[in-house]
Amino acid sequence: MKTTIYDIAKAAGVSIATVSKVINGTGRISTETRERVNEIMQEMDYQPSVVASALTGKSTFTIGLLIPDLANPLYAEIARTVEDRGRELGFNLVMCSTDNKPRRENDYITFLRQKRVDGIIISTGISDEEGIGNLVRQKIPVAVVTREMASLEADSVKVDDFLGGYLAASHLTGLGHRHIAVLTEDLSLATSRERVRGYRYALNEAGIDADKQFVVESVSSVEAGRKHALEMLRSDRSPTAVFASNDLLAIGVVQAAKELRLSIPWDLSVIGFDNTLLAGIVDPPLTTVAQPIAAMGRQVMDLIIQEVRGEKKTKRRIVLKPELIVRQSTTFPRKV
Amino acid sequence: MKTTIYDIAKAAGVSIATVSKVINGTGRISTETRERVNEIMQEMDYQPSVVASALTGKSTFTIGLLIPDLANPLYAEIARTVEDRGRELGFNLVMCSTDNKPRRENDYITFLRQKRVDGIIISTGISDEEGIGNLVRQKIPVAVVTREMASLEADSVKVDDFLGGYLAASHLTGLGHRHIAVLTEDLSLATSRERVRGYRYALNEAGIDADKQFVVESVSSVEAGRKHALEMLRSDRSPTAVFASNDLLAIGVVQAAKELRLSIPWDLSVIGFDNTLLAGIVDPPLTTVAQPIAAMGRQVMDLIIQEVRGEKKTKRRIVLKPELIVRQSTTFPRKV
DNA sequence: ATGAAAGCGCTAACAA
DNA sequence: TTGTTAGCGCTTTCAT
Repeated sequence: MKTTIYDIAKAAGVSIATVSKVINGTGRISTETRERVNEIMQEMDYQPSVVASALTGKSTFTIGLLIPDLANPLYAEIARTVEDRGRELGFNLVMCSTDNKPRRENDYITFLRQKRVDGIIISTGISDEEGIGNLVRQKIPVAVVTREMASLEADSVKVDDFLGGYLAASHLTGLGHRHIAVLTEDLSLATSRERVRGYRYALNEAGIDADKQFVVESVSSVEAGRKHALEMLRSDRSPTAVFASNDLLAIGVVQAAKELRLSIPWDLSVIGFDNTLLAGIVDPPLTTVAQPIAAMGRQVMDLIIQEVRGEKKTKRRIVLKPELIVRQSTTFPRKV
Repeated sequence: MKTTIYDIAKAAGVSIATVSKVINGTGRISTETRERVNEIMQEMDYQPSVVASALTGKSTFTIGLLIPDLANPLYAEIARTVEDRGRELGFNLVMCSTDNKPRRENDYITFLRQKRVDGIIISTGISDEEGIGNLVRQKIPVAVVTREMASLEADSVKVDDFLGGYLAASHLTGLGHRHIAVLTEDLSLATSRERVRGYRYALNEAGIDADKQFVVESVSSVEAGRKHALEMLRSDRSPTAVFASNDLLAIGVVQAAKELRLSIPWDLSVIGFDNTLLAGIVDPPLTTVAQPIAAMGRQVMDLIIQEVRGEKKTKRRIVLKPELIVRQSTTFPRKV
């Protein structure tokens, strides 16, 4: 049998209450007994059961993280920083990759509720805000990262997507481009819409008619990006630059360009979004709009833990600034 | 208050035992009451507490996954497939990135034990087999993936690293290379040693003196790989090909070569290991030895769940075959 | 400074 | 078919 608090109590010749107190550092215990008990726990390799403890109303010290896909570097990096901050604070992470499938998202949420996780961090795109609203109603702390849940009272941490789109597009217009396509993730995501809105704003500012540009919606993957880019680039009104709403898509564009023997950046400028590991690795290195991933991860975890600890009554909405990272995939247009 | 089994029982006018039975599908219950109870649980949005249930001796339906770093695509991909299989089987994953730091590994293990996870899957490198031996002694199911724990009685799933190293090196010797360096991860990892051993075997077979080649040990990152490659390539006995023991390092080599204006594959052939997402994205696309990541992830999860369910008494050791993926980073040596 | 005992939400005999 | 009840390992008054 696993050793329990009873075993320790017996071995130490004290009551379980006393053991409990030394474990939690509560109540008043003589240094003497404290030391003895600690020693014995050590010797017997005793691990207090957080499941029993949770049953009495304490935390489970577990947070659920809902993301679209762990295999996508952006989310892997977010998960990593969230996890790190959690560890520092004594919380573990249970990973939930939903592939943006509402069905899967709901299954995971049910799971997490049954496990009585202390809180849930959401980074998935399409969420039926219905199901999540339930969480909030049940007083389960919810925090959103990378997105925003319009109708929801929840903490959120995200980048200023509008500004990001603006930064990307105005970098391009500044370089002299007038024919700038955009390849974006699902426009049902507020995030994507904002980035496109920023793009339009920049084009407007430069006196370019945004309505005459390609705006192509795509599933978020290198392969899908490549396919769509191929079409775009083969068209007779092929752009001189493309703004992809994330690095995966941008890489797809790069690959398509290579296939068509277009040299980047000379024949085509490409700019991405996110600044994941990938951006530095493609050839040429990708100019992209960086999300402050580490800061975002750390901050959501901080927010939700405050919530869990009841240290906070009001919901907070944190918006961080994106940063343009200029590498080698953009330059002025060759042909005017 | 959260609704409990008592609330349901009262609302349905039955005992909690009955409710418990319909939840678990145990015992004999009339269809009538079953339906009524189910309906009420539905209405009240009741979620049975797995923490209470776990306290009575049932599973927590949680598995811990120890990996070096979630931000490394190899491990992210492994985690993803493990997670997927877990979901299918009704288990959640708690993520533990150790950065191969024994301290952190131990902290996580303590955490996981306190949470009474049903099992632990290990994919971290340097493990003090001591701490893990403890787990096994406590009858906590342990499975190892990607590695092997020599002294340990645990399930394991890995690729044949020796064969992988051999495949890589003989591809190179077959191309005519006679001067083949290897850039490897920490040789204290059995995995790395095996890959190098396979490499040596292939060189031997080709009549090349392996002892005269560069064998450089490196931390596993693009940057570290780049640095070491730079040194190698600047030396007067610069190789015509390098075998990197993982894709990250291989990419570092590619970057170094570019810096030195060496064209790949013409001036230098590079071969990696793992076949992560990255391999297809670098330029040129990387020839590499593929690990069957999805299969490995699925199989460890299957093994450990069998263990958890007590369906298996003997430990299993599964060794999968690696596969050489030839892309464009290797060719015959220009200068003989 | 320490202990007795009730209770957390559920499961599993055992009774009825 | 359904209900009673004794735990599961721990926390937390409330006494002592």
